[in-house]
Parts: sequence; structure tokens; C-alpha cells
Amino acid sequence: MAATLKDLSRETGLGLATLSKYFNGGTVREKNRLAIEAAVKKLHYVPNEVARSLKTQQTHAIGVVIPELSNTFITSIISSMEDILRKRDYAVIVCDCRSDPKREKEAVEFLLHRRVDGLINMATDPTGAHLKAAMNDGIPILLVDRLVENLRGKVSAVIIDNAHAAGQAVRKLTGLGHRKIGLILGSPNLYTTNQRLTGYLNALTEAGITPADEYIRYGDYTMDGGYQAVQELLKLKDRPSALFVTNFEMTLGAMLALQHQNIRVPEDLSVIGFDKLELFGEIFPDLTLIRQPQLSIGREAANLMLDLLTSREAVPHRIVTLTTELAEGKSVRSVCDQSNFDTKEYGQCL
Amino acid sequence: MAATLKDLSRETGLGLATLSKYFNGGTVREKNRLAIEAAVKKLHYVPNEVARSLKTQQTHAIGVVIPELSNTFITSIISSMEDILRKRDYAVIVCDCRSDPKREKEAVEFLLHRRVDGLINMATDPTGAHLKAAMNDGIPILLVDRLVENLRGKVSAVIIDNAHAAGQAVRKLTGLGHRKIGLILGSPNLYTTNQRLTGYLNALTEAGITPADEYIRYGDYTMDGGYQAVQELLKLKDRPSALFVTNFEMTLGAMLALQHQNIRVPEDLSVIGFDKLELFGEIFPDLTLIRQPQLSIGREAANLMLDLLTSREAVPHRIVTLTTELAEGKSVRSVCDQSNFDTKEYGQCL
DNA sequence: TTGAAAGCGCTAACAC
DNA sequence: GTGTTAGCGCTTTCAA
Repeated sequence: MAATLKDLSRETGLGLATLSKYFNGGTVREKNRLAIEAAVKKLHYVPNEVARSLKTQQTHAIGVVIPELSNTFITSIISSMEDILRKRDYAVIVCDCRSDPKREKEAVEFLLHRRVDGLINMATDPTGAHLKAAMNDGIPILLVDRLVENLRGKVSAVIIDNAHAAGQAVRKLTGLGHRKIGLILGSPNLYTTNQRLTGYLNALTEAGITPADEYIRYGDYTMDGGYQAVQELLKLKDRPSALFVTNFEMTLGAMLALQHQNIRVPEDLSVIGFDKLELFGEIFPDLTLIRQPQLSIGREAANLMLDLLTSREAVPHRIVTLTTELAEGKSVRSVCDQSNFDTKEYGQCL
Repeated sequence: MAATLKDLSRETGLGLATLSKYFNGGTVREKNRLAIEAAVKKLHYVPNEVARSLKTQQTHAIGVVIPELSNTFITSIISSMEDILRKRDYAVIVCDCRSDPKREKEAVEFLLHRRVDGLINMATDPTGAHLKAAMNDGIPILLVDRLVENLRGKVSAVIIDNAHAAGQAVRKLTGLGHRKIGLILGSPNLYTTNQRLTGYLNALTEAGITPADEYIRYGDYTMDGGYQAVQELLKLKDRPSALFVTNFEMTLGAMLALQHQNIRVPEDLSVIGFDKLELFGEIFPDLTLIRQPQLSIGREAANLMLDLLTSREAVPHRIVTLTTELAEGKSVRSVCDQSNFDTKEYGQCL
């Protein structure tokens, strides 16, 4: 069907090596260059990447294994990664494992069979067992967003400083006198969940506040989860005066719940959300939030992977930690100025 | 590095052909089967899909070109497709073209170079020019969600009956006496936008209502767009009494805008939304909406592609049209029972 | 059932 | 700068 180098050779009278060199950026006599270009056009020649892969032992394909395709944080990272990788002629093979460790392992094996050059993984299995085969194969592995304890020092990663991010948010709130701070986390036992919880607890401790379990909720990183978590928090006899929500979807759900319950922000409750400033744009323009640089995460991940791929020597494993930013809005205020201000509790305001 | 058939041959003393046959489901003497299995284990043999691809001229890879990765409708389709395709050992290479026709064309070319076996495309370029090369190559092409006029009869597709879907919604509203029905569409000139508009217009005409331009808004299929569109509609001196929003994100934005403006649903305004019943679950449990079967779209697309791929003969081009469902909630009511009911306008209620 | 050998389309020595 | 050649790892006649 499609033309091959051999066809080009016949057409131009040139040898295979010359043609190959031409297509790989080598220098060719002007006359021949023209001949080749003419033949390419005539025969609609397109290099066969499969044959090239077999020969070079490089597929120019990167496997990406993620827990969920329907999460804007994840898709925006993938989007930015894919953009960069494709520009460098790497294909991205996406495998959605539905947060199922078994599927995740299968996905890794599937990709290994296809001889992907590298693996990018937002890990579902916290033990990292699914990556064992890939480690044996010696292909570059890059963790994104979530570290895997057992693999520490063995693979590279691009993450954000979750504990710090949560600390930023909570410190902002304690600084405004809040002592009852609700926290809505993702699923239990996830790396990011744990880290953000740690940051929250540390910041409270710093401020001399004893954390209360009832203020800590798990919203599964979904809109509905965030919505529910808020409902529960509002049922508490001793409601929090402030709230920190730890991803985009849950923030959305939380804001909806607050509206439904006619809780004013920040008059009745201070809120710090997470992610996606642009999307909140017109809708909650004044929402204070922790902003993760998902584009940078994707970019860093893609570039780090390209590094790992192209460096002759084994690159030492690198952990790139990106920083988050506290985007100030108007959704927080001093507890003393909130409707639920209580002199007895907050004498310091006086 | 990795073991090859040759290694296995050496290890077992068997010929390449025997081994190859074994791995392709052929029958082998029991004794040899055992020997092979032992050798596979010992050498960690894994078939090299690249070599296989070169020989068979099939990559077992499907290219998927989409306008945007950060849209839940799209990702849920991809997710369901990828699941099925991977089970059949097809890799999915995703290319996000950011709704840019130029990038879309590049993506198609990129995939063609990699010799994907088939192409699944949610078209950005309405002219279909980007698919020309793929058509020439003769690989199966499958459009999803959006038809391309110029390609009618030339490629297969999986779509929903958009005009009917919109008709369902609008007829529901006209049936309840509404005559001023706001419509929030996606970006202008998209296939789905046009179709849904057609359905809306037809249903109005059927009911003897003259469509008013000011009730028709374009929200770009984004949450923010939906939010803004509602704001504009509410500014109208002659506000609509009902609203039909044509995708998930815009529905979310619209509902937020309504809450912000303290518009009660359905007391003040009847609303029919779109998509993702589950996600709205706890949050807007009573929202009436048009439900697209995205899982089925993904499933049908994957299966149709597999058909196209495996059928010896050229399968005739097929358009699979899936139906939408009107999921009844409590977000619509008769105009006569709404707060904005006006005797002069709606005499028929009396 | 099994094996030998050719070849998929390309790259990379190597010799010219 | 160009051509010859071997071979990447597999499948697939074809004979045995």
C-alpha cells in the first residue's frame, strides 16, 4: 500500500542509506535532495515508524497510567504533557485504570508489551507493586502528583508540596483568628490526602489549636463528595467558622452546598478552595484558593521524561517539587467580622 | 535486554515457527508446551509487539483525536472506549487538538505516520479536510458525536439524535405552557450546536411560537459560558419562563447563576439541563434533564471500530444514532404555576 | 506438529 | 556523500 524506502530507491536511483540519512537530517547532494523530495511527493512516501521502532528499539511512545480520566486536574496535566511530548514526536498512550490497582497493574503490563519508552504514572496502588516489572525493564518511570513510599529514591517524580500548600491555607485562616477550621480531603490513604492532612494538622498545632476529628471530612475528590461533606459540617452543633477544600471538584460541590444552605461567604463562613482559578473565573471571582500549577506539572513531567529518555547515562532520580500559590480573594475574613463571632470564644478580637 | 523468540528457541530447542504458533494460539505437543512455558518464565519472555506490528502491518493502535481533554462528556466517552479497546489489546493514542483545526490536522498526520489501525475523531474542522489523508490511506475512520457534512456516506459515525433530544426538551416545556424558552447552546457552527438549535426551533414552530433571537445564547459548552448566558437572559426585560441548557458544564454554570441571583427552580423558572445524571446526583437531585448515553457512545464507537478493523471486506459505512432520554425531575412546572405567570399573556391557564 | 528461510521497512556500520 | 549489507523480532509460507 504505502510507499517504502525501497520504492523511493527505485524511483530516485539512490541507495537506501542515502535516503535514510536524508530523512534523519543528514546532508545530501542538492541534486539528490530535489530528487528525493520529488519522489516523496509522487509516491506519498511517509516513513514507517514501526519499522524504525523495531530497528532503533525505541517506540517513541510514552505510557500514561492514571486513576481517572474524568477529573479536570488530571486531564489538564495530561493535556499539557501530551502537547509537549507530541511536539517531540512522542505518542501518548493513555490508560485509565479507574482507581483500581488490579487494572493499574494490567495497564503497566500492557504498555510494557508495547515497549513504550517510558512510563508516567499517577499511582493508584500505594505500594508501587504495579511498577515492579517496569523497574526491571529499566525504562524511565516518572511519578506524577503522588509519591510512592517504597519507590523513594528509585524513580523520579513531579509533585507539589502538598503539606506546604495546606499549611499556607490553614495558616491564612488561623492568622485571621479562626480556630474551628473544616477540612475536606480526598479519599483516605492517598498520598495527596495524607500530605494535605499533615499540613493542616501542623498548621493547627502551630497555632495552638487542637484538631477535632469532626472537622475533617473525606469527599473523594468529587463534586458530590464536596457537597456532602459540607452538608455534614453544617449539621455539627459547633460549626466551623472556616473551611479548606482540597481540590477543584470538591470546592465546586462545597460552594453549591453553601449556596443551597444560604450560607454567605465570607460573612458566615470563610472558605479557601483549590485549583482552577480560570474556571471559577466569573462564577466565584472572589474565591480565595490554593492554586496548583497543573500546566507546569504537565510541562515539568514531559520535560523530565524527555530528559530521562535522551540522556545517555542513567540520570539520577529526581524529585521536582513545584510550589503552590495562595491566590487571595475575598472569601475569607477575620473571624471577628463574621456573623458567627462569639465574644466568649474569641476574646482576642476585642 | 529483553528475551526474544530466538532466545526461547535456543532454550527449548524448538524452531521459531513452533514458538510463534504457540503464542498465537496454535496447538503444540504437550511436552513442548511445558518446555515453552518454563522457558518463558525463566527468560521473562514477552512478545515484542513492535516486531509483530511490522510483520503483520497492524499496530493494534487506535488514534483518537478530540477537541478538548477537559470536558467531562468527552473524557467519559474516551474512558469507556479505551476500556473496551484495551481489553481487545488495542492501544489508544489520544491527541488533544485544543479545538484548533490546524492542530487537528497535525494530529491526524502524526497518527498516520505511526500507522494506527484506525482513527476515531470528534471533529473540530467542520469541513473534514483534516481526514483526507486518512481516507486516502484507507484506514477505518469513525466520527463520534459530530457528523461532517462533506464526509457523509464516506465514513462511519456514532452520534446521538441531537435535534430530537432538543425537541424532547422543548416540547416538554411548550407542553407546560411555556412560550418564552431560553436556550443555551455550545459554540456556534458546531454540528451539535446546529442540530440542537434546529430541534429547538422546530419544537417552537410546532407549538406556534415565533423564536426570539434574544432567548438564544451561546455558552461555549463551558461552565463559565453557561453562567454568563444565564446572567444575560436574566437581564432581559422580558425574561424567559423556562430554560434549556445543552451540556453538562453549562448546566452547572447556569444553576450556579440562578442560585446567585436567587431565582428559584422551578418556582420562578423551569429548567431542563443536560448530561451526567449521576454527577448531579445529590446536588441537583431533582433536575430534569436530557441524558446522553456517553457510556454507550463510547461502547458503540469502540465496537464499531473493532468491526471495521476485523471485517475482511469493506464494511459499508454505518451511522449509529443513539437516543437520548428525558429524565424527569422536578425542575419544570407549568407556566401557570410559576411566579412569573401573567394572566394577560397566558390566558389559556384560566 | 515442526523447522528453515524469507521478508516486513528501516538504520547503521562499513567500504567506497 | 553514497551504496551494500546485515539484522531488529516477528510471522508465514513451504517442506519435511
